[in-house]
Amino acid sequence: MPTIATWNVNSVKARLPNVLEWLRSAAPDIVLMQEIKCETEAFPALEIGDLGYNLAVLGQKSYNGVALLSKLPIEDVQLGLPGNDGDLHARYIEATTGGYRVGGLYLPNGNPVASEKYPYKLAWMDRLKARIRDLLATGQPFVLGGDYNVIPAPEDCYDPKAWEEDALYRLETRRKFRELLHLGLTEAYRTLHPSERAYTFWDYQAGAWPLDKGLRIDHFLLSPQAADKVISCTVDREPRGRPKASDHTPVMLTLDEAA
DNA sequence: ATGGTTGCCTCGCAA
Repeated sequence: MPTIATWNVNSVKARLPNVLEWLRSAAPDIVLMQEIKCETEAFPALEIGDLGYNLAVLGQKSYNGVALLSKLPIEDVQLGLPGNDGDLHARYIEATTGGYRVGGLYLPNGNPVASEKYPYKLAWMDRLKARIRDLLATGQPFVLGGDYNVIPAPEDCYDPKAWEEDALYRLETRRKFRELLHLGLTEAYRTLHPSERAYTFWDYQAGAWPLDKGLRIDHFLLSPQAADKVISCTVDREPRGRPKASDHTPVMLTLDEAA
């Protein structure tokens, strides 16, 4: 019965004490980590390995960077999202572990919308869609977790009106996100909790955390076979309230044993 | 209220 977590840590080096303490107390079997903000060789492999995790890391200097941690063996690691060899951002990692194909992603933010960053975001989502098609064709159960930088619906934002033209929420972004779901995937949190507010990100600025002005932008998308195995999906708000917190907090997914 | 914060490791950019 693996528990999988996704957490944008906003620098694994700056966050190391928080990350280690949380890994010890929450003890997820599998962790998808985003924005590690270091090169692969600089990832704190010894400290995290000491807690019983195997590792797969795709790092990058200063920005981005993703990692996959698992207490179970990790096999068939895929580094990077296929479809554009010229894309040097470290934003995607995928491997087989715990009976599932598991992908961890850091989808581009896309702001400002008028810059080249927004078309890059949309193109990245198209590449993700192509990857999902290929994964569905394999027939193996899979989970895609991460920082999607997408606010799926108004109830996932403290003030949707103020975010109407933002790359995280504008209609074109939400449509593209729904295209992914319409391939046959299930968004775990909202499916299990149809009418709850549960943010996963609060800006560092303007007292967003104490005022609970948050966004729900970290998600788990499940293949049909994985969706059939869902036991729970929850947001762990505790790490966001700690000193030296990341601006994101972890989302947890528990699945039954894969068939 | 056109503000405000954090991380990187530069002296601005990304979020």
